[in-house]
Formats: sequence, structure tokens, C-alpha cells
Amino acid sequence: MADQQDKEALFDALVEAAKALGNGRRAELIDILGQGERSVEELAVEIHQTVANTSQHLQRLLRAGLVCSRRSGTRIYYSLAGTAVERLWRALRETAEAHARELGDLVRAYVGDRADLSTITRDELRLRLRQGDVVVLDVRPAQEYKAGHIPGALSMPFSDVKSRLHEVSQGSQIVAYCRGPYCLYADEAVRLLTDEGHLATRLEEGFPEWKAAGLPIEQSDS
Amino acid sequence: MADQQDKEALFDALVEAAKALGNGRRAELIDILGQGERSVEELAVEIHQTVANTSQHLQRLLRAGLVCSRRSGTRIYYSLAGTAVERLWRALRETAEAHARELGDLVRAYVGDRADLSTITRDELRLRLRQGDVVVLDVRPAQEYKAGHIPGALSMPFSDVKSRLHEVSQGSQIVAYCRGPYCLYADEAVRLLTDEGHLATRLEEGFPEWKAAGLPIEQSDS
DNA sequence: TTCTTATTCAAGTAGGTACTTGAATAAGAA
DNA sequence: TTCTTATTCAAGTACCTACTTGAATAAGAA
Repeated sequence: MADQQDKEALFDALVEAAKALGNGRRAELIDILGQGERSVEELAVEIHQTVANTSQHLQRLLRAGLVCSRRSGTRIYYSLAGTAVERLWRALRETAEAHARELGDLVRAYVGDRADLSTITRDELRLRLRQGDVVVLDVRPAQEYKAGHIPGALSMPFSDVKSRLHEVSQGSQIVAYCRGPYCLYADEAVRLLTDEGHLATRLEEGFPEWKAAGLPIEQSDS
Repeated sequence: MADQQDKEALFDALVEAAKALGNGRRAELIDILGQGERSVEELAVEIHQTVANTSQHLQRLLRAGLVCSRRSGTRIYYSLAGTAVERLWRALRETAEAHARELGDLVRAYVGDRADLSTITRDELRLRLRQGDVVVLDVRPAQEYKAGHIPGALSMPFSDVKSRLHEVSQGSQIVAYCRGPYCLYADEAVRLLTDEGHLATRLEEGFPEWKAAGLPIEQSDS
């Protein structure tokens, strides 16, 4: 025992998950699956890739043990394999944020300037929820709301916000949240609401971080 | 803003750290650097690779922001870039452990059968330390002990254990620790000590995990 | 059964990665 | 200055990866 070949084999196996995460498209898949299970085609649309290519990426993730799959009729649904995967993805983002010099530029290029948006932390939101003086909007697609959301939140998918503005009474404090720091839904929702004269704020992070913090969540029975 | 190219660029950047970790030799480097800074040649010896190849791996890690380097005379010392990197490496190991089916076999092939060794958790060791009825041995190389160790531990590098057995009084409870779960020093030390009639146990994890848990550490001034 | 739809498989191509070898730097010692 | 040592650079090779294309499965509907 204890020979160098065995050590190499062990470390080679340990990094399989890192290799699987080491591709931008697969990281996007993990990020989306953090909101709940999805079919191959839905995922292909989200990451703007062909179905065949997406399928191959998913199989790579499956082999590395980062996702699971289940068949339902003619569709196959993929989901994250466990909370360890969520922790890994979060640790990776934190490492990147901790120091990619140019990461800030890339974030700005994608999400635009967020300086005009007010944000609220998880803890502040919890306090407000207890005080009951806030309306929480889940602006992710309805499917993701169903798979799990912040208790008391109202589902208002980003695409519907414009037409459903009247549902929110003028004068109430609004907090919008979405998939996470790299998701634009809440940003846009807050901008729309603010333009209409509402007091709107975005939750700093998204639903997966809320769930990971061990805070209570609510599910719609499907 | 918010166009697909920007999103791809952002995620491609986020996964740079995963790509850098996605190689067994580089993972070994990160694992070793978790014990403290090292020169290129020392690292090359540890991972059984040529200096040129090791240098290239280190530069890859440097570009990804996982390590830092400083020059001292004719040598260049590399070290981990921050605690986020340690967290990432731990999250990766936990993901792999959470489910690589064959990982167990690989661990066994490398570390051998540990069933004969008694282990102790961090919390048990803390309790024992407070009670003062235990001798703690740091069996890592002296350099790593100097860079940081469990308070009160005695430095006894694995290679010296055999010849220094007499320093430990018969009858005392001994706990040995080393670099971490994939390090063999403590295992071997415990076997040697047990064969000599001592009551020896290995700390389940290693020094980096102790430090990461926020427990007190001690340093020798160099 | 045939048709449709969702997914996977197989083969091909362009570019990336890991390692080797030998030469080039760069700091310090003589 | 020349010599030595530690590290990096550059070029080459074998293998791996991401994506494409078109064909093959596999479940359900008609």
C-alpha cells in the first residue's frame, strides 16, 4: 500500500467533480438545477446549446455524480445529486469572487450597473417578514416557485411583472428575489417597480442561498 | 447588457478555479500547500513530478488565483491564496466522498485498511486536552509543525517516530495527527506506537481541518 | 402497427491539456 | 566577472474536450 500510483489514482478520482464543473456550460446547468429539476430540452434552451450537446454535458455531470436523472414518460429530468453539490458550486463562486481581478468587469458586463438598485440581506428580510410590513415577490419562472420558495412570497414570474404591477398596492415595501447573484430577473423587476413609483428592493442573494442557510421554505404541491 | 455572450464569459471565468483544481497533480499541490508554503522543488518531490512540470502546474494555479508566490533569494515559495481556497478543496473532497462509488476502493488501495486503528474526533480531542490526560503528536515534517500546529502538540515527524518512541512515557494516552484524511503519517505512527504497547489513536482529520474549524492554533516563530 | 417526440449515441474536427526535453533567466556565491 | 542553483520558458507529442451532424433508441399517441 501507500504507493505513488495509488495516491495518483485517488487524487485523480477526487478531482473528477472539479473537472465536471470546469466548463462554463456545465456550471450554468448546475446553477439552473439549483432551482429544481429540469428536462434536457428545457436545459438546452436555458444554456443556448443544442440538445445533443446539452445531453452530453448532463451525462458528464451524471458520471461525476453531481446530478441524478429520472425518466417520466418520454422526458428525462435531471436534478442536483445533493446538498454537497450546492456547497461545492457556492465555494467555487466564492473562490472566484475572492479574487478574479477581471471577474468584476465580467459581472458588470453581464448584469450591468447595480449601483442604482437597493438591496437587502437575508437577515434584514427575515426581520421584515416577522414585522409583516413587506411584500415578497418571487420573480423566477412559476415552475421554480412551485419547487420551493420563501414562505409568504408571491409568484410573479419576471415576464409577467409588467402586466401584473396593479396587483401590488401602491405604498407597500416590495422585495424581489430570483435565482441568485448572477440572475437578472430581480434586478429588472425592481427597476420596473421603481419606475412605477413603488418602493422596491432586491434580495442580495437568491432562493438557493436562502435554502442553504437552513431558513424555512414553502412548496406548492404539484 | 444581459446578452448570452456576456453570460457565457462570466460563467467561463467562474469555472477557471474548477479547471485549475481539475487535475490530480494540482490537487495534490493544493493539499500540500494547505500545510504551509513550499518551494517549487519541494513540491516537485512531493508530487513525484519534474520541476518544469510542477512549475507549470503552479503557474496554472497562480493564474486561477488559487495560490500566491513570493521570491526569497533564489527560491520561489508558493502558498494558498486564502481560506476560500481551503473551503473549495474541502467542498470538492466532500462532494467526491458523498458519492463516488469507487472512491472507497481507491482510498483503501492507498491508505490500506484502517479498521484496526482507533480514531478520535476533534471534539473528543478538545475535551481530552482540557482534561490534560493526553499526549498529542504532530507527525508531519517539522516545517509544517512550525507553520502551525495544535496547541500543546509535540513535533515528532513520522520518520523520527521509531527512534524517539522512548520520549513518550509508557501508559500515556497518545493522539497522533497529520495532514488530513488522505495522509498516512498518523496511521503509521499509531501502528508503530501500538506495537510498542502504547495506547495510540489517530485524530480523524488533520491540521487544516482543525484550523478551518476555527480552533486555536500555535506557531513557532521562524 | 406507424408516427411523433425526447433523448442518446457515434463519428468527426478544432482546439486544449499534461507531460517531456532542452534552453533561457535571475539571484546569489566565489 | 564566472559559476551555481532554482525556476521558468519554448517547442513537441500524445491524449482529451467541446461542439457539430446525422442516425439510433425508447416511450407514448394515433
